[in-house]
This record gives sequence, C-alpha cells and structure tokens, in this order.
Amino acid sequence: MDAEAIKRSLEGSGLRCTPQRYAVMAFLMGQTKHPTAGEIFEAVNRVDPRSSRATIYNNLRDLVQVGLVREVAAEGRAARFDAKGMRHHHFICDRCGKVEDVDWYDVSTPESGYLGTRTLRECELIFRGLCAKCASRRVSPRSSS
Amino acid sequence: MDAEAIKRSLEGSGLRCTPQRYAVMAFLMGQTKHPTAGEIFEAVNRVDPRSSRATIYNNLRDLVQVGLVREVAAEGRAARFDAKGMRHHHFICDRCGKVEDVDWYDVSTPESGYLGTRTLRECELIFRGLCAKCASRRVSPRSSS
DNA sequence: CGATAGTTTAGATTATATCTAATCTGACAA
DNA sequence: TTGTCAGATTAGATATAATCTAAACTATCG
Ligand SMILES: [Mn+2]
Ligand SMILES: [Mn+2]
Ligand SMILES: [Zn+2]
Ligand SMILES: [Zn+2]
Repeated sequence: MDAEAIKRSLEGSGLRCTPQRYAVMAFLMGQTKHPTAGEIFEAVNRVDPRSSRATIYNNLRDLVQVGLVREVAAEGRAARFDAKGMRHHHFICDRCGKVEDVDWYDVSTPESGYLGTRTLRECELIFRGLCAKCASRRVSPRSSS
Repeated sequence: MDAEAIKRSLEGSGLRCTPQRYAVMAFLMGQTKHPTAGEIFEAVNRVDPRSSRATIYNNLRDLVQVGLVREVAAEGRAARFDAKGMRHHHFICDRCGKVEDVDWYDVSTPESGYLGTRTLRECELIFRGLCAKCASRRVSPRSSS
C-alpha cells in the first residue's frame, strides 16, 4: 500500500498524519486478521517510533470516528479492529475464535416492513464453523482413536 | 415460560438445576434485549436468592458451554448474552448500540468452494442502522433547529 | 452418619480500556 | 526567525469487566 495514499486518506478525513497514527493505519491495512489494541501496540512498536498504549487507543478511537477503521462485531473481551477497505463479510472459527474476511457478495435484504420502523444502513454476514486450519486438524470422527 | 421446562432443559444438558442457575436461565429467556453479566447480576438479585458475581459468571460459562445460551457478537467491552431459543438475526443500532432480535429467515449461503476448506456450521445476519426509537428521534435534517 | 462431586462465595488478581495533566510538535502569523 | 496555539503524545492513575482462589456449602449415595 502506498504511503502517500495513507497520508491522503488521513488528511482527507481531517486527521493529521503523525508517525504514530500512520503506523496504526498502515499496520491495519496490511492485515487480514483482526488485531486487538494490544496486538497493534506490540506490532507497531517492533519498529520505531514508539507509541504509548494511550496513543494506540486514542488513534483507534479517532480512526473509527472518521470511518477509516471499524471495530469488528465478535465475541471475546478485547475489541478487534479492521481497516475499512473493500466491503466484506466475516467468518468466525468455533474452535480458535479467529475472525477471517470473506469476499463480499450482496445479501438479500428483507422486504420493507420486516424491520419495522428501523432505518437500515447495511447488512453483513457472520459465518461460523471451523477455519481451514482447525477443520484439517479435526479429521472425521472416530478416525484417530 | 414453564419452570418445569427450564428445569428439564438444564438437567437434560447435564447441569443441576440450582436456584442461582435457574435464575440466570429464566431471566435470559424472558429477555428480548441482550444483557451483560452485570445487568444479569443486578436483575436476578432484585429477587432472592442472592447470587454472587462469580456465580453469575460461572453459570453463564456453563450455560454457554452446553449450548443453552450464547454470547452475542457485538461491539463493546462487556459481553452480551442471549438464551438460544428460536433462531434469529440481530439488529445493532448505530446510535445507542442496542442489540435487537430480528425474525429468522434463511440466508442464501454461498456456493461450495466460496469458503475454501472451511467447514460451515451456520450463517447469521447483522443489520445495522437506527433502531425504532433512535430513528424517530433523528427526524429529517434541519427540521428541528 | 462419612465420603464425594458439584456449586457457591468473598475477595484477590488479571486484563482491557479510559482518563488526567503535563509535555511535545508542527503549522503559521507576526 | 520566532512566538503562539491547537492538536497529539505520554506515563501513570483510574475504571471496568472477567477470572481465579481457596474455603464453605449442598445434594446424593453408600
Ligand atoms: Mn475484516
Ligand atoms: Mn438475540
Ligand atoms: Zn480455527
Ligand atoms: Zn438506537
């Protein structure tokens, strides 16, 4: 991903392109996983400049606010984040809890009235089951006894 | 909901029907909202017998484990729980964060191969937008200035 | 009865997130 | 160039949610 493009998207959203903020954004854009704030802190601090925990949280809050990043809906105690690039769905593994991206396809939304007087903005899918790794580990029942 | 039915479903899952466990299960089954552990603690302790915080957490863990309750996928720091009765989707309000049930309808699952070697167990929808209350508050722009 | 497995409990501990107040930085006007 | 100031960063304190610990309680089965 182009450094200039990241800079432009930050400034286009009214946020200064600081080294710390850039680092968070660049890291998230290079991920297909969905890191927690703690994991982002670890990762961006493996290279300089060092960001404090508060700064990671501040920048995540700001990036979510302007819509460049979103918090992913998933179980678990730590929030997980996702650079909002291409639209996509999510697959959550029953066994290891990993949250993976699934290519977008349009979902049949219900006829109007189905949602009462609510206002619908979007509609996403959550698939559940076993991820590729966990599925290959869990071979067919009674085959390994 | 029948007290005997709750008792049977607990015992059918291999869990003793203690007053504390019964209280958690009965409370969750009477909810269309998705309470946090803290809210469940408050609610079941408005009537006797008193349950400790640890017991609420222990019982939620056990009930999720046997599949009578599930943790709902949503943003936010506190886990939210849902008695697994009828299958349903969820609507999450952009503004107030409330998680509401939406009647189930079958979702077109992708053709095989779309999910790679993953094993699909289920597929649920998350709708986003404004809940009825927030939608009625947010009337059309510049109408209330 | 006593033995045992399962459950509950208060309080300590850990993990995650937010707040505070001081400091730093960079853009820009004088 | 220099001063100003809003925005950004920081360490550490605080708040909140979840889990752990070890002791006590309860129901069941000889
Ligand atoms: Mn994603
Ligand atoms: Mn629900
Ligand atoms: Zn997995
Ligand atoms: Zn709302």
